[in-house]
Parts: sequence; C-alpha cells; structure tokens
Amino acid sequence: MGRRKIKMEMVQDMNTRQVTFSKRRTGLFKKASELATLCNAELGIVVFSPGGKPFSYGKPNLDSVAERFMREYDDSDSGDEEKSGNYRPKLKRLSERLDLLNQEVEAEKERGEKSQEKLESAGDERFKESIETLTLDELNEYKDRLQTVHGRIEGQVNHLQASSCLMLLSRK
Amino acid sequence: MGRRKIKMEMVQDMNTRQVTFSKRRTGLFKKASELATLCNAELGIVVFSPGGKPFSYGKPNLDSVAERFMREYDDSDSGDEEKSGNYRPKLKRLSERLDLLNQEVEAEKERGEKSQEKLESAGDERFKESIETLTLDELNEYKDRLQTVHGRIEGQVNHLQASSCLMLLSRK
DNA sequence: AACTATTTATAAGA
DNA sequence: TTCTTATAAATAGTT
Repeated sequence: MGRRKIKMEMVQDMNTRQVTFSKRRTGLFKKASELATLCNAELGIVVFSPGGKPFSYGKPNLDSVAERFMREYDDSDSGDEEKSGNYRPKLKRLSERLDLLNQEVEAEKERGEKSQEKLESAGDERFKESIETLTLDELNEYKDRLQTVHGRIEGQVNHLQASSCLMLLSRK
Repeated sequence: MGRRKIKMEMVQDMNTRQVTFSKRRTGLFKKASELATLCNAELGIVVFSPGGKPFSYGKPNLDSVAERFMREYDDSDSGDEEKSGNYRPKLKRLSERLDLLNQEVEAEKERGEKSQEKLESAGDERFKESIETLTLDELNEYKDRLQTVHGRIEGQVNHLQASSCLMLLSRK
C-alpha cells in the first residue's frame, strides 16, 4: 500500500514505528467512521500507542464517554491505592443505575400484566363492552410506556457497555 | 475503493448494506490487526451490525484483557477489605443483573406480541360481524402502528442482547 | 507535512 | 454466497 510492500511484523525503527502508528491509526478511524456511516452501525475503538497513550473513536458517543472516563481516571494520579479506590464510586454508580432500571422493569411488568388481563377479558367478551376504545387506549398507553422503558434500558446498557469496555481496555 | 465511488451516507438497500457491512468489517479488523502487529499496539474494537449483532476484535483479545482486569482485583491483597473482596463479585453481580434485565425485556416483548395477536383476532371478528366499520378502520390503523412499534422494540431488544453479550464477554 | 509509486480495499458484477 | 475485477483509497518511502 505504498512504495514497497512491508513485512507484517513490528516495525523496528522507533521513529518509523511512530509515524506508521500515526498514519494507520488515522486510517483505521476513518475506516471505522465510514463503516458506521454507510451501515448505520455503532462501534467503538480504543487504541494504545506504542508509548501507551490512549486514542479512541466511537459512534455515536463513545468519544465523550471515553474522554470522561479517562479524565476521571487520570484525575487520581497520586498513587496506586487511590487509583484502585477510584473504581469504587464508578462501580457504585453503575450499580445504582441498574437498580433503577430493575425498578422500572418491575413496574412495567405489573402494568403489562394488568393490560394483558384487561385485553384478554375484553377479547373474550368484546361485544359486551365497548372494548374498541378501552382496549385501544390502554394498549396504546402500554405500548408507549414499553417503548419508553426499552429506549431507556438501551441507553443505559450502552453506557454500561461503553464504560465497562473502556475500563477493561484502558487497564493495559 | 471499488468500481465506483459511493456517497458517504447510509446505504439504502438493506441487502447491499449488509454486504457492505460484512466486507468493511472484515477490512476494518484486518487494518486493526496490522496496526497492532506493526506498531506493537494494544487495541479493542466492538461493532454492532445494523441488525444489532456484536462483533469484536482485540489484541491480545478482549477476553484475556478482561480476565487480567479481574485477576488484578482478585490478587490485590493490600489488606484493604473493600479492595480485595468487593470488586469482582460486584462486577459479576452487575453482569448477572444485566442478564436478568435482558430476560425481563424478552418477557415484555412476548407479552406485547400476545397483545397484538389478541388485537388482530378482535379485528377479524369485527370484520366478520360487519359491525361498527368505523371502529374497524381504527383498529386496522392501530394495528399498523402497533406493528411499527413492534419492529422498533425488536430492534432495541436485539441491541440489548448484543450489549449484554459484551458485558458477558467482559466478565468471568 | 506533502508527495507519489505502489499496494490494498472494495463496489459491482458474475 | 463466494469469486472476480475495475477502480478508489491507503500508505511506505521519499522530499
């Protein structure tokens, strides 16, 4: 892909290696961006340079999450103990978010069961009552809530995913 | 980079999009592999296909990095009780709860599908009876909307499953 | 940083 | 799906 074909092994010369890294990292992120755009795909990349510096790319928002994570992580640069301790509040926050999600799902389950019951009874005796409006409204409402909850869960899971991936990858 | 230059926007045709995704994902991972090899860099990539399926590449690999990450907490014997005993179980619990959430959403999805079936059968009955055509129109219109919503929810659930796969990848 | 000679990736087509 | 190939794109070595 250049003046000459090169062997697929670590570039020996440090300078050349750094240049190669820089060029190819740019190329990789561009490819990633194109894949994301063309295929409407979500993706995240974290790369550590030979010098150990982290670079990241993400669509839609891994970058911001990565930056935030790195910033928080780098803030505690005064020692190993503090660094290790820094994970706890983060994990606690993740845990709390999951608790909230659990509560939402529980509540939704209950609502769903009630809707289901009403729907079933209405289905059985649909000419005895004016189920057309009742069922429509209630189902509609239920559907909306379901969609909302699912959307929220998706968002939260994406955050969890991004955070946990970055935690893992940035440990080196 | 092919017979023709293409616009950098989402490929409209679903089939073509899938093919493009497959080809370019392969290309991206190859580039990543080369970058890692040539520059002795560590990196991780996670991509979600348009259908929400996860693909990942990592050097050395996401699993081993994850295991090392966990092992560091297991091996920490600083006498700090919070540190030595807490993190791994905590992360594991997060993963497990994520699994549960996934199951909950699956259940919700099923419930929604049953509701739709009921609604459809109700619509059929009404058609047979030829009563209250206005309501029948409303029902059919609603059915269309419901199907749209179902499609969206299904996509979200796929995404959630993909995300939780990632969490599973990073636990152990 | 730019520049090109080449290699590599890939969009269409088979 | 997998292969082929004309063409676009990336990049190794150079300036």
